[in-house]
Amino acid sequence: MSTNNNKGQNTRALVEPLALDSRTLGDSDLSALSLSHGNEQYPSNDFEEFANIQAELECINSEGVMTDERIVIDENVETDTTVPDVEMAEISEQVQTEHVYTLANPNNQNIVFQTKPTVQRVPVSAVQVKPNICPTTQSQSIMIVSPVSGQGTSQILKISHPPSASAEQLQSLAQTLITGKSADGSVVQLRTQPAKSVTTSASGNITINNMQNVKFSQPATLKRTTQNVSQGRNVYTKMILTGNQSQSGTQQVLITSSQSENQPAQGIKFLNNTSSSYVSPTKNITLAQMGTILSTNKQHILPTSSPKQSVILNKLLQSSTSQQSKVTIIPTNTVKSPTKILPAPTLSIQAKSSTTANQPPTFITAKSSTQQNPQKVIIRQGSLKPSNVLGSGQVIRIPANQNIVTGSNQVHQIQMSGRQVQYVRLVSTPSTGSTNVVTVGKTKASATLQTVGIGQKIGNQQQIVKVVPLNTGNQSLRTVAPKATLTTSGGQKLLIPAAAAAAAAVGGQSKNAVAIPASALSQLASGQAVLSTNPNVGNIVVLPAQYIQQQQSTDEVKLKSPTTPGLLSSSQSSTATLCVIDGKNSQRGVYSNVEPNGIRPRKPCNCTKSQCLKLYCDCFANGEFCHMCNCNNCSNNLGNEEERQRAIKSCLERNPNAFRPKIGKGRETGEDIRRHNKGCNCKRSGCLKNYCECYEAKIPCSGNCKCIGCRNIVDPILQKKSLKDLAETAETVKTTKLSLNKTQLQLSEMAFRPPATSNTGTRQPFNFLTEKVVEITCQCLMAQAEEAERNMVDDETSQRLIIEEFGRCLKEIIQSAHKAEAT
DNA sequence: GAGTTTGAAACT
DNA sequence: CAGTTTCAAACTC
Repeated sequence: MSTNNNKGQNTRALVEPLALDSRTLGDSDLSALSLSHGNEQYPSNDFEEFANIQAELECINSEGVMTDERIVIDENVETDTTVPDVEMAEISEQVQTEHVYTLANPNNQNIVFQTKPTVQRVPVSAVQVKPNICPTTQSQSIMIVSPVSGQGTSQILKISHPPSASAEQLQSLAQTLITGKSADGSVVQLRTQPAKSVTTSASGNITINNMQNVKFSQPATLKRTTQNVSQGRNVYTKMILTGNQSQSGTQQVLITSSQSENQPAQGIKFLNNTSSSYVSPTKNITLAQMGTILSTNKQHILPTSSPKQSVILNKLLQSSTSQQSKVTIIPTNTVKSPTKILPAPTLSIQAKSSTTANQPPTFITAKSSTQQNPQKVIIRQGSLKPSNVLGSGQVIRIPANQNIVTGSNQVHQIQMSGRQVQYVRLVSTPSTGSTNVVTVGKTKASATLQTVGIGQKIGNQQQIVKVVPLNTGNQSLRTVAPKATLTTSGGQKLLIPAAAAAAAAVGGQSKNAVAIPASALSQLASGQAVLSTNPNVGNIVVLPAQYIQQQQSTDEVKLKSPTTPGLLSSSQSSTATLCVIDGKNSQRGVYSNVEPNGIRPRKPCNCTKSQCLKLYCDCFANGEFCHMCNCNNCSNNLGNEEERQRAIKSCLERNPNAFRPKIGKGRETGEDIRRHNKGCNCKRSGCLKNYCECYEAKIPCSGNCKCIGCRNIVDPILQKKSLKDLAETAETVKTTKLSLNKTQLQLSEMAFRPPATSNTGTRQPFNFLTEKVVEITCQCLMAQAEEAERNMVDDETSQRLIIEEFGRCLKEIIQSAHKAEAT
């Protein structure tokens, strides 16, 4: 492998939602996206360097070398000046060539952006290429997810991962696919609306206008790609990546791209944030707002720079038939300087849009390069197929730690007419050793732009590229450890049950609301990307960025899974790393491996007869593609999409809630306890084996259950009564006969108490053998034994008395059962 | 690893 | 809606 930054077996990724409460943002609030926090802006001389960089890049571009060409830009950006608009030569959109640029780090890792033919090159100032820069702490990526419908609110997700993550690790992150389905059918997705410019605030926020103004001439020599061309549908991809620098704040990168026949341009924006807190001030953004941001059709990259940022750009030659897109990279400033918006230097990134009708929904694939070659990241946008939204909520699933390999990852979209559920899935294949991610080394002193590529291949074509800018700092790594249970060796996937998503969209008619379950986020953290497609909407691209993260937050819980290699680990192991973040706590990154909504590690299925197209198959039932399963004749894959969609439709016809999470929260008493929405029907297992879905989910049976002989119940009395109380009770029982009688009475009362949870009404005597009853029975026996001892009764008599007492207890239990049943 | 048990899903 | 069959996971040996 050309890139091995892997310190990384232990690296973990974190995902945390940010700023969840802001539902809507006015246009004036869009500045929040940029996260600029200062008045400092780039001086004009920075643009000179931009120009130099540009020239250098173009020089490279002119050479048309696929690999090994690098542009090194050393520049510090710390200025107080506003960002001037920079006009660059803009390549005619008529040009059908597609440009691929790669960003390479010292390790020859490259990032390739494939864009539409129309490319704007933005001078990249503040982007410095410094080889051998090693982040010491942690990186974060922020992803903005917006509803498919284009309405409702968007969510900002924050993904943390160690800066030291190798390219492969980053790749893994990038490649991860998240399929989101909200209860109301919202899809995790970013969508833009045409053309609304955003103005920058005086404080140095990035304005779309400025970004647009910055243009660069497109390199003369570009390689055309023969890959799929997406249809003319508008496709937008948004990503916000943030990186924390040790002292300065977070960096955010917003990558937006739109694709349409009429809107060839794609935009990537990198924004820099200098705030000290590692959590960038994110806000929820309404879709319209998102659209506003995205409408610029340009890509802006604003990598933040610590004292120095270095970016290495290698261009790749790729040709495309699609239109050119514009990419603007704006480096931002270091620790001290507040967010700065600068016209991107010469770094040009091209997005490629594919229009192949047969193409799956738009997705980004990373293109893996040979070991010797720099890693390449390609961003391609393809049009999404028009799809019907399926009804119930979003489901976000992230296959757990799958290594990213260019091979067989899949992005999938399920279209159901009349329903609002969309399923998008990426399945990453185990990495083969080739790295798809481009990383730029960074050091404390100098921040570098990191990019992460995701490689996915659909059919014979690779698609999807992700780019993540990074920066570094002295911050310590934040690591998220997968659950121990999740870290099985099988390379299993982590699932986010639809429930998780559904939980976010409780009440669910809000189709537009975008909710990403914390669990989903956590899975993202584990290195998965979310792609969603909608006929009318664009894709969501998640780019993990490395950054240094301060471990300031006391909230954070670090999780480590001993067995799982880091998410970012490059190796083939695909063990899942999961960090589940409870939405309630997630805002500041409370991490836990708790599964709030039934998230569980995925197991490979073993289906033999169902073709994995029935709910028998866990993969299918969870809305996932089979990946690394043991199934036979599997049709739960992209290759059988039509069949799969028919199966989904069939399931939904039978049960509209078929793909909804089975585990929800109890409503009756407002309790916050998970419960099985449908309930189990166990007859022979006593609901104490994993046959029982309730037991398997580690939740007690509830009134929804129709089980017989249920023993998976919760005794409220037992719960409420402290151990101390029980001990006292036991002591009392031991000492006096009166206590014995009292206990007996208590036992009787308990026995008569109606079943706490079961609604079957057919409780049998053994149903009353709750832990409490057993304990009290034991206390009775102990009391009897002690009484016999005090009375100096011989052993034989003592045993007889104890047995008699036991019989009395049993009789009482049986009587209680009968009485309860009678009532 | 093979065979059995179990209960959800599918089918009638 | 109830009964039966199918299916795959859980479990046992």
